[in-house]
Amino acid sequence: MNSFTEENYLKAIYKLAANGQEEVSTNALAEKLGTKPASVTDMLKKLSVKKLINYKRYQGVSLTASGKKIAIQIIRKHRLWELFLVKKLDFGWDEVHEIAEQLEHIESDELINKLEKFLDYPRYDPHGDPIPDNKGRFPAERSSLLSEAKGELFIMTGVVDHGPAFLQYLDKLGLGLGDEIKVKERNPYDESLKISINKKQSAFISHQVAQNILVSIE
Amino acid sequence: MNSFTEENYLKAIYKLAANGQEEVSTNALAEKLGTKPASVTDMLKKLSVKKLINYKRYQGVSLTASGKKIAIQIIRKHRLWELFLVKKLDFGWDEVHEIAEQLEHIESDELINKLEKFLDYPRYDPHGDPIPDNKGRFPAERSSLLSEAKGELFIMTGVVDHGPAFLQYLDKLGLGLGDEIKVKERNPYDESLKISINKKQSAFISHQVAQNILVSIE
DNA sequence: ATTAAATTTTAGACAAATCTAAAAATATAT
DNA sequence: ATATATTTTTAGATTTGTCTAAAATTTAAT
Repeated sequence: MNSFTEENYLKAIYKLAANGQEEVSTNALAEKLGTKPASVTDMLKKLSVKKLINYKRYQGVSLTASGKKIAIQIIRKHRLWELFLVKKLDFGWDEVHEIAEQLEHIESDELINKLEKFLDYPRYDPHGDPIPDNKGRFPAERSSLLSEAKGELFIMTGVVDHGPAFLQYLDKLGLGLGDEIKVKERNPYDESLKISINKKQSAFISHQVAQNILVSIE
Repeated sequence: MNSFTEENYLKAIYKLAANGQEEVSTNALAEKLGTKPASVTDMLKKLSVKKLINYKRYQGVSLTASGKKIAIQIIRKHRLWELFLVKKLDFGWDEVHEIAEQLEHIESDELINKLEKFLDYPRYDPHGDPIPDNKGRFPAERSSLLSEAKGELFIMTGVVDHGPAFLQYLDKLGLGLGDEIKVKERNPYDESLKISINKKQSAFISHQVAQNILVSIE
């Protein structure tokens, strides 16, 4: 039994630890959660008592095994719900984040396992993010940044930026998960790319955009 | 923007007012919500300031038009989610209440309208309760208690008792929504009934059970 | 190696929702 | 109609998660 707030802290710690350093700072957490460092300190004490995090004052924080388990479970729920919203309810991939932020806190293991079955045991969510199974295991990574990938023929497998502005821009380009991307020109000056999508339309994309697109490594 | 707690108070007031008197008492609310009368009084003051209820101290409480609208919207969400759980995720009708109690507070009109469409605009939930449309209108009532219905051939349309024990008992009898019930004997002494279900198996049911079964009035 | 800057924690306060115990108002009973 | 019982409200306290302002600690800079 953990509150929504506690769950959000665990998720935030997990995500900050995932991309980068082991120890997460109070300020980084406050930033991520839209709260103040003083509030974070209070909550860290609470989570520490519950043995969900390793915390020594002034020394940053990391998840314990049980804290990590909870964080991954929340991510699992978030991603399954996002896929449900897109696949079954016909939401756009740019519209589902906020709703999934609420749904991820619904408490019922049976619910999430049945939802997973209903969705046919998917491995990736609508943004290409991997969905952990009910033991907390992630499917193998399978992608690299389009901006860094060697070669010229790829399948788009995910996005880094999950914001609506970026996703809507991709929609406008006609570019989505599963599409074939062929790199036709690389412009060394600004690292922009000319690509063709599914052997059909071509498009110019900036380095910034290419840095936010994940493609299969084959 | 109302808290889960506020929504639960509005729902409880709506339900208590529905079966019975107009004005709902503080004690009745405390009973229904599993809380203390003193807490109820505090919340009533708050809801009154928000103009969601009509409240004069010591005089009981009733919903305003906007309070009623919110209460019906929550009931709509609860029933649509229950149907989703039973129809799509394969839960039993005795298992869905608690989960729907959580899901009913997810805030997104678009979500609930898309869910309604996905379920093909259903009019009744897994217990036969009517589902209000997005304007808050209920489908017409269509049922009476089996214990009181005149005639001998009926279609089961709903239940009064929603508890798992009762629902599981009906499951054991092989009796569910849509089934045909033919009353073969009425025992005047204890008002128990001998019925046949779908022209097949017959069963004896007590007056107490018959009082909790709703059937079509034709 | 001190000082300055940044980060983090503590102290004290607040709003939401609850509680217990006591007081006030209403309803009931003889 | 007055006393008794019931219901409801008030008063004051508690818990959760937040805040601001000030103090403590760590990091960075000269």
